Amino acid sequence: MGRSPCCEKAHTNKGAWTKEEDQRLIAYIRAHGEGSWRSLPKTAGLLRCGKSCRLRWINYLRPDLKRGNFTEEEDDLIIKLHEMLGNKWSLIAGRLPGRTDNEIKNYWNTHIKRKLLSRGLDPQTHRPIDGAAKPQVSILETTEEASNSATNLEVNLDLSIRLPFYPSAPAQSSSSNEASDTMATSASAAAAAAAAEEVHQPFRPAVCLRHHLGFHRDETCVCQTVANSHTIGR
DNA sequence: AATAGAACCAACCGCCCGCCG
DNA sequence: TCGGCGGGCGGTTGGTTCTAT
Repeated sequence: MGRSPCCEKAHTNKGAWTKEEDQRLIAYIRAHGEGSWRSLPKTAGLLRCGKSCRLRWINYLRPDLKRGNFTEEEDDLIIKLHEMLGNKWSLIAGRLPGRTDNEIKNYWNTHIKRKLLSRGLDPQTHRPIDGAAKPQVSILETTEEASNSATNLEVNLDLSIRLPFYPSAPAQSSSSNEASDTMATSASAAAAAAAAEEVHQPFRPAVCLRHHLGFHRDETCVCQTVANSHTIGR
């Protein structure tokens, strides 16, 4: 017996979402909240796959999304987190308020990958492509801006480690851009405040950083054997 | 102004995992 | 304990926009 399909493909729309579909989805989630994605399309009167609705909401319609270009600081944070976590886009997104895993993944593939390559670094390993000449050297230690923004890096790392996840599904809903801006701003402000408050206390990893970040799903962690690769090399 | 190639990004696909009966 | 289901994730695709010639 095979897996049942997530929806009746013959009766679902595909491709770009229309304004009307967006409105229906927003209205439904406002009224009923998130969840039950499989049954959502039917009850919301949408001819879409439940997964598609979820994706549309998470990646585009959520009120707390921060649209627009990534900042240099976000760039650095993404690079650093990727160095630690690998292609765990949802985990990385959890540390960047207002950004989605899909957005970060796309940004990585289109911008950062090229940025690293142009600096002679392997985007997967973050090490020099020409071999083991400079082992353990991360992108941030090789760049000009890194030396200029050491403090920012400290702050960013601190944020990534100390701050809680920004959940992908905020409980409150809001439709206006103003409101989303406010949310994003307040999240950033909170982050900055937390960082400012703690920046004088350098992070000392007590446990495997990946564990700390929730990378490991189970209790049996292999970090004992590769501990150094999980910690910030400073 | 037209066209080709590159870049970008929204959306889809299929697999995996945790929960629950 | 097992199997099905729902949700989540990462990889990939394909349409659209931008840029160079």
